[in-house]
Amino acid sequence: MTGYAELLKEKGLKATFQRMTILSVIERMGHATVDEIYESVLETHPTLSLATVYKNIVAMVGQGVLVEVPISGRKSKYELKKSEHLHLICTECGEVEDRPLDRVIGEDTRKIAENSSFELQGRQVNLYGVCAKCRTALAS
Amino acid sequence: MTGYAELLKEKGLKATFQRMTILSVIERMGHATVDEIYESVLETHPTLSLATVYKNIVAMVGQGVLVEVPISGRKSKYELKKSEHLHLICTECGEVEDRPLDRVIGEDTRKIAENSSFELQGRQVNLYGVCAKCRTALAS
DNA sequence: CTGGTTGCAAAATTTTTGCACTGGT
DNA sequence: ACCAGTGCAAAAATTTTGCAACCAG
Repeated sequence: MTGYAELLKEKGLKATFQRMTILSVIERMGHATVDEIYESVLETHPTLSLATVYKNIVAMVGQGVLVEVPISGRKSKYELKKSEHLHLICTECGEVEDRPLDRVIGEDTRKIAENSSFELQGRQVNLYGVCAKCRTALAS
Repeated sequence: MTGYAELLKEKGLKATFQRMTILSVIERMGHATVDEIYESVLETHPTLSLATVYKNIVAMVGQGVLVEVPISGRKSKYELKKSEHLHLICTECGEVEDRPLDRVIGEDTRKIAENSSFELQGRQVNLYGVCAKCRTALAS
């Protein structure tokens, strides 16, 4: 539960209650927008300001603690930095789910970058569609 | 040059000079942000308003004439809708280049979606890194 | 003609910033 | 105790909206 403290310190960021709260909210939600984070954080820490959420997201993305997941037609979501994966993004409800990014895609994209003498640093693979839950709901 | 007119009409949008101008700017630039489009459009049509650019981007994305390309840490770019491809995004200069999206990735992502009973509608594959030009510039 | 489109200005949203105060290390 | 981090409020930036005039079909 307090593993965040070490993570933050490793990255040269102070382990404040605000940051810990933001991180645990994101972990619980998986992926969240700025205002989803703010809303959620308010429940347990009503004095935390929106400006602080913004400042910390900027800081933590900058230090590689968080990753921005920009989504077509919606607001960016943020997730904890973890091993490479792809996103299933539901165009109905906006939910994002992670799936492993297999070696096939890894190899393939590596070659494409290589052929363009492009120094590959990161991949973002997003699949847009309708999740099982929304498909059921739409059918009814 | 006037092929845009038909394209727009097919989608139920009137072929105004404003839209034609916006489309030709995007074609020329490949990928552009809202304000890049606005700046560029002003050169040949100084009376075109920013609100019109926004309204038309919304309309043309909605009708599938344009596609939004959301980019981590930067503003979204817009491109003409064309066959599936991936993006090489330079983290230094922000330039975006297209590359074909080969069958390997297509098949692989299709299977991943299928296994999650996710109704796949579209893919967005973005590779982040440093382009050849910026790598050279950085070395000097 | 006439309904969609434009331009302008105003409003709403979203994000950033300045600065005094606070709290982590 | 020092300096990064916080909170508030104000500012900046971005995007949306209302409405009268306009123009493509």
